Amino acid sequence: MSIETLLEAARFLEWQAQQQQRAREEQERLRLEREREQEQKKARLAHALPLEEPRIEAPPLPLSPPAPPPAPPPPLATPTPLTVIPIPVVTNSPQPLPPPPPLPPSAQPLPLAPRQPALVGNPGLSIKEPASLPTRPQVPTPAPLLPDSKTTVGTTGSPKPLQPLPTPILTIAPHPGVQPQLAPQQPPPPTLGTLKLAPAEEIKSSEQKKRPGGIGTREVHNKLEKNRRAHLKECFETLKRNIPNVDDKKTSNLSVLRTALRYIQSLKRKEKEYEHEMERLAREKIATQQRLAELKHELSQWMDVLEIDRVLRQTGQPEDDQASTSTASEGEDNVDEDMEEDRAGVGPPKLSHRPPPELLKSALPPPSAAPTPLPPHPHPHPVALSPAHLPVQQQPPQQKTPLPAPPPPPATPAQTLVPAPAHLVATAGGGSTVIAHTATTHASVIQTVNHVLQGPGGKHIAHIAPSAPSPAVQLAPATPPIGHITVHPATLNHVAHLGSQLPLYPQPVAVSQPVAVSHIAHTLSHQQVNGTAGLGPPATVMAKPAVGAQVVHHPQLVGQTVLNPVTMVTMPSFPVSTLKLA
DNA sequence: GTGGCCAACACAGATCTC
DNA sequence: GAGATCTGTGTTGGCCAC
Repeated sequence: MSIETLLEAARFLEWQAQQQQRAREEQERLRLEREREQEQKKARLAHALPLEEPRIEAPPLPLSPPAPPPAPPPPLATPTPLTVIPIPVVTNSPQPLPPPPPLPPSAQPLPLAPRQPALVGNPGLSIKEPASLPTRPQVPTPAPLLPDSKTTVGTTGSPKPLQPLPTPILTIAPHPGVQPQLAPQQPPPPTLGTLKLAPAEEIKSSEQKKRPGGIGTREVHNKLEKNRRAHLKECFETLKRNIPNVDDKKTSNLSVLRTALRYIQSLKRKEKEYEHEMERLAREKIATQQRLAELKHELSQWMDVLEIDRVLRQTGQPEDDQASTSTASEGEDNVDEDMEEDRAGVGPPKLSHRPPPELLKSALPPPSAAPTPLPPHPHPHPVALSPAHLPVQQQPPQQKTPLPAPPPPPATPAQTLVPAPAHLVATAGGGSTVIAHTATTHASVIQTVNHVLQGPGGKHIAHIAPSAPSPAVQLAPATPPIGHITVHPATLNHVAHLGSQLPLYPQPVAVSQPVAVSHIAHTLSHQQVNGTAGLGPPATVMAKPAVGAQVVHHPQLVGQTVLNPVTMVTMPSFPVSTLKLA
């Protein structure tokens, strides 16, 4: 027994080796066949041959098993179709191959694996095969097939002891059974082919129905699709290049799209911001232009005054030089002093010019209160004589009406000398004339003015035309502080000369210094009334320096052209702000 | 009929996670 | 290092407009 068994074992091993060798040979041959078939397929595709060929390839694989009974691998090679057929064959393949053959299986599967990939490798077929209903599901069976082959082998040379192994393999026998049939010879391939042909033909026909163009059309279609994808890719790259801060290769198409979206949104936001900024700047520009226009307007007005001043200067008289500058002080004290000086016949003439309407309103004393002295202004504050104050054209002509009557003193002393809160002091001569607004409401001033008005013509011009006499005069204490307005005599002269044409202080002016003021008022009123403004030379009006006028000389201001009246008006050193025009 | 577009599927390579 | 996941690429089939 032992010897026999040993012999049998030896024979079995020998046989097994032979089987393995055969299996390898078979595999090799199958591989070659597949390659050859693939080449043929390619050639057929090139000629736009039907797809049947490739399908048929599968069957040919089984053909490889020309080897002896043990050749189980071949059946394995034929995965799908064979599975169906094997069943009947199973009975026929009682090969006593022992289980040991498993070794070949390891080798067998290898060929199978490469096979499928190879098939898949074919562009069109790979995908279509799966489509073929029966084939796919059975593909997994190959694994069992391997054992089958073993079983067959075992059967052939199967010693008794090995039988047990075959039994389990028998269950899978079907494939081996197929092999015999296939193995028989090349004829089997045709049979297999025919077997397979049925489904293949169906598929083929369906494909042909679906695509009249056949493989050629598909290739074209593939090419077009490829081009489309290439174009799409190029577009993505272009988009990527146009997006800042994007890595060249680390970003996927999806991220590129997201980044592009964010970038576009940010650009939109910036655009809106810039639009708002532009609108704001435009508004600022308009406002600035308007402001510039206003300033130009004011400047033009001042230039007119300066021009007048210049003209008047040329016509100015030297004798007035002594009183180049006059200062009008504010407050009762000053007024009193002025009055005293006036009475004493000392001091330059002092003209009071009516302040802007707002000041006048609050300062207008009632006629009856004229005689009452005004309390000193505790806190005189500078008067801002901006052009807004000067152009009083709005003052109704009624203001001028009182002028015509160089008010007979007694008649309406209070009215004429309405204690305007401002003094207009005009000083003749090469110097400048000071027009000061004061809150003077002192009766003495009024009287003085009246007196002067009746007196000899002064050399200073003053427009003394108390607006509407009002009880406000008595409220003088509440009148706003007054400042000095320095005006070149020529200016006043010219003012008188121009008469109503000049917007400069057309309104009534209260004069604290009777001499000059009276002359001014007289002159202005006279000319305005006569309508001779601008006609005759003011020389007559400015014949002599006024007597009793308080003159405050501002050497530093004499002969200077001050373009910014506001600056001049806000002089803190004086109780009354001073404005020098010349 | 042809071309363009889209969706589905499969595969390979790179990257991430455990 | 293996597996999972992501991403890019290729193929195929279907639909639609011209």
